[in-house]
Amino acid sequence: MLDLAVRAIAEPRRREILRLIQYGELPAGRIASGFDVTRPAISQHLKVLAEAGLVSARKEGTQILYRARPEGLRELREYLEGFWDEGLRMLKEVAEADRRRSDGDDRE
Amino acid sequence: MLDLAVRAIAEPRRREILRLIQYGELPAGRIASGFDVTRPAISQHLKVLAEAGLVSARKEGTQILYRARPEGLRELREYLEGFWDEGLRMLKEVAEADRRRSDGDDRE
DNA sequence: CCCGTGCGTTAGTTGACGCTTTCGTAAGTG
DNA sequence: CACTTACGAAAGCGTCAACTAACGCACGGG
Repeated sequence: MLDLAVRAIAEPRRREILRLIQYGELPAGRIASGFDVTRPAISQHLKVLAEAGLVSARKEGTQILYRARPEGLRELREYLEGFWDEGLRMLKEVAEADRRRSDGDDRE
Repeated sequence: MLDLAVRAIAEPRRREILRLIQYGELPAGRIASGFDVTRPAISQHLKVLAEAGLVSARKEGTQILYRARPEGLRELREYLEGFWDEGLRMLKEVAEADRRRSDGDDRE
């Protein structure tokens, strides 16, 4: 899920879409009018963002209004912030693999 | 540059590599020993990370020691934090495009 | 000086991603 | 009910990115 979110914001267009609907709902057509790509393309991006939990959709008559999900964005940010603290565990794993490789040669 | 950084961390392997060398230098071979891919693959990932300004390299005899660049990570985080504040500008642009469209009404 | 080690680099392939075109569906209107 | 609007879904295409395999380069020991 977090992986989907990270990959979702890796695309510049999706970041712009996200900024576009952060402060208010917007129908897909109006979102697409801000870009030089076709509407289905925007629709696909919205789908990716929705699967990543970064946007929510609400049906209003004939159109569907999209909005950014602050919770999803917050989760993503918290993940990225706490992201660096797991390096120690990885270091241990590599040290173990290395010891296993050099076996009795290099003892510390 | 920031775009390169965002795209760099979009890949799970690169995130792991980054965590791996956050607290200490590590040669490419030892980094590769922690994964199930070949060394050249890790080398490419390291190149991508270096171009994004997220890692620094130091030559030590026959091997090259890599280390995460806290500054690059900080820049990335600041970008992601200030990232949401530009939505208002985008909203204005869309409103303008929308007004331009409804101006002459139904042409095209 | 020769040879092994440790890395980087270059082709070349495969899979994934973004985009467009076309088609299908649900809601509003006369 | 016929027609328009607004949207999503599927198929096809082009392109980029990640990986492997093979080669080339610098360092250090015999």
